[in-house]
Amino acid sequence: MKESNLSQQIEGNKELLFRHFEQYIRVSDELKSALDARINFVSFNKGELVHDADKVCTRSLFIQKGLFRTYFIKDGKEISEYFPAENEWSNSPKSFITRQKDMYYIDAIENTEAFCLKVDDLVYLFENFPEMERYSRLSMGTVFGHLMERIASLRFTTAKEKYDHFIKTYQEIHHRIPLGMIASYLGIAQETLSRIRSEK
Amino acid sequence: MKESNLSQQIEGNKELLFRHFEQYIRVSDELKSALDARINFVSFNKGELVHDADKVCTRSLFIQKGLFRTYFIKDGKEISEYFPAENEWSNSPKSFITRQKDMYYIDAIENTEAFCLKVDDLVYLFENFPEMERYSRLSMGTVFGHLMERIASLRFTTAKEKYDHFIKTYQEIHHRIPLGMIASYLGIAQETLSRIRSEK
DNA sequence: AATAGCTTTTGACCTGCGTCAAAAAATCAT
DNA sequence: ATGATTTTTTGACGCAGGTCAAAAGCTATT
Repeated sequence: MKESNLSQQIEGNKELLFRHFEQYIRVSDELKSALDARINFVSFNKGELVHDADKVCTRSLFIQKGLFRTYFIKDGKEISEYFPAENEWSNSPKSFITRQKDMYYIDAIENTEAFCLKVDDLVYLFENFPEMERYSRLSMGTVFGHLMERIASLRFTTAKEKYDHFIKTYQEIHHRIPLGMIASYLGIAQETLSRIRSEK
Repeated sequence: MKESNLSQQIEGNKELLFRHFEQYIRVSDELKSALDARINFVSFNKGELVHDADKVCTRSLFIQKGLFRTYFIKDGKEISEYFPAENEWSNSPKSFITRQKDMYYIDAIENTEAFCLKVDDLVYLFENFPEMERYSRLSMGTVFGHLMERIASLRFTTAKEKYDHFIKTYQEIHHRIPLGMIASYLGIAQETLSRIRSEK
């Protein structure tokens, strides 16, 4: 993992992050500079481990370019939980919130550039900018909806329907994710997914 | 549905609700009276429809005593989504947040007493009590965790494992919910659930 | 460009659980 | 209580999709 704070290219791109916040709240100049002072740039190579389940997750990464995989190990196999991509936050949610270890690993499916915000800094922002609480509440609502939809699509559906639903929710991204990881995300055998794909 | 605002028994019981808030935030006297002025008591008979998917969900109910079922219709069948019980909020989440219709119905599995808070009043509280934003963010975090666990337990598990997980998450409540509703919640056939139960 | 190490595909086989149907048990309304 | 309705149980059967095994394709490394 490389770090860097310099470079006008990077400064300029924080706009992307501000724009993300602005989907939910108005971002004042004070908030902007508070964010600016606490967020720094990180990058990962393809295959690199971003977060280890052996550790407490103390930072949240907002992906500017690239793709991660959140996964856990069950019976020695890697089960994909979620694929965080551009303009999304990525962390081990429960670990990040409770400051305890949790089961999730995160690694990079592609070379990835991201903005890093540490828990302690986030806490500072919550304390000093109530609009950040609102941002958090509202953006969680969005994710919430996705989780509920996903739960609905896991029950009472055939493997093919699960895959179709996946294509819909990940339409921009699905071709960047290896088949095996998609299968474990959907809870179906990779052989089955391979067969589903071949008959189209 | 019967309404009422009087009665010392009811006033006294709002303490339950305040205590719930206090798990996440400090509840000042000002907040208490603001809540008190905006929350009123409602009750439902067993089987009664609490929320209709044909309407926008404009209120959130905090259950004091009783049990609801949140469900939707798929291929003419009622599929249980969730069973809100004592000390939990119940609404049609997406509808409540976006003020648009959504697919969920809610009805009462038992005679149920609840506190009712309307969206507009909640918005007022958010505007005037930033700690309510925090409460909302933190309590959503809890629910979030449950949803993720549930997603994990829907994939790669046998019908029996799904049922065992259900018993664990609903340990206080599972015996109050009819078998058929549990089966649709888990995404298994009720015949299968009946067989699982009989071999114990 | 050749070897090693993954990932995906194809084939054969088998079982958990869904579906359909009907009986038994429980709940409700008069 | 008694008949009507709803819910649960039991049985028979079939298939979607899991498992195991091996071949075929890819990717990366020296």
